[in-house]
Amino acid sequence: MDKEVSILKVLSEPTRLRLAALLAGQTEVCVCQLAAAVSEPEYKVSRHLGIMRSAGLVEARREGTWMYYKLAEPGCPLQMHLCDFLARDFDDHPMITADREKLKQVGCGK
Amino acid sequence: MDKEVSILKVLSEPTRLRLAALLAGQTEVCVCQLAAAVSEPEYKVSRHLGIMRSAGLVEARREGTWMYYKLAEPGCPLQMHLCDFLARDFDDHPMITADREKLKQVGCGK
DNA sequence: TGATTATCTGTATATATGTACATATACGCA
DNA sequence: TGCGTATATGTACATATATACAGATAATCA
Repeated sequence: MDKEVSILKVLSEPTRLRLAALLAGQTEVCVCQLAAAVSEPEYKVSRHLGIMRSAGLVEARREGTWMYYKLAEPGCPLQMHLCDFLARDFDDHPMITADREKLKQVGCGK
Repeated sequence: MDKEVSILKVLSEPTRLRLAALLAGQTEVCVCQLAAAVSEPEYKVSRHLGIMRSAGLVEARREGTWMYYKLAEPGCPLQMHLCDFLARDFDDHPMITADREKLKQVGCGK
């Protein structure tokens, strides 16, 4: 049950839940965009993304200086359900919709 | 988003996830049955149930010496989805099925 | 009333976690 | 080569968490 517990633990932190919600339904997003969207310093977002990556929740791809993150292929049914929920049914939340709105507005400087 | 984070945090601990899985799909179960099912001391199960109760995941009803716990009415969509998942799609897991099997076998001494 | 059972909680301890600052790495560009 | 930007990480610190034991409630029954 370690896989399920890891996924739940990773999502049980506000910043990480917001990041996961941003990544759900997107193809891929770079760190600076995510940091701007959630209004947190990049080192903090990077740390959290690292934790999410270790748990198998997200995948990363480097392109030059930028790192692009996206949700990983689910490793268990629970993870699949949660990612589906984040992409489809998590839109009634003020903070989440605000984050998504901000993500649209910020560019990456690329 | 506090509600969602609380629910995820509560479920991100192995014993609590097992307890929630036992309560999902059941009407109500008393502490001693739960403790026997997960093979943990009752004081530990009681502590975890208290944490689950504070987060609004479970409700308790006292009947004489016994305390009966059941899943609470979901306070947010995420909680509803997770409880549905635990009740319906969490049956492919050896430990969970073993816990449920043991729950059937143990009585409460009632 | 006293004993037994079921449950909860106070406290101490060890471990885990999030944060912040500074630094390191890696890449692109002049 | 040197500089700036994007990202990651070492370390220290404060806080949170799970656990274990003992003791406290609370209800039942002799």
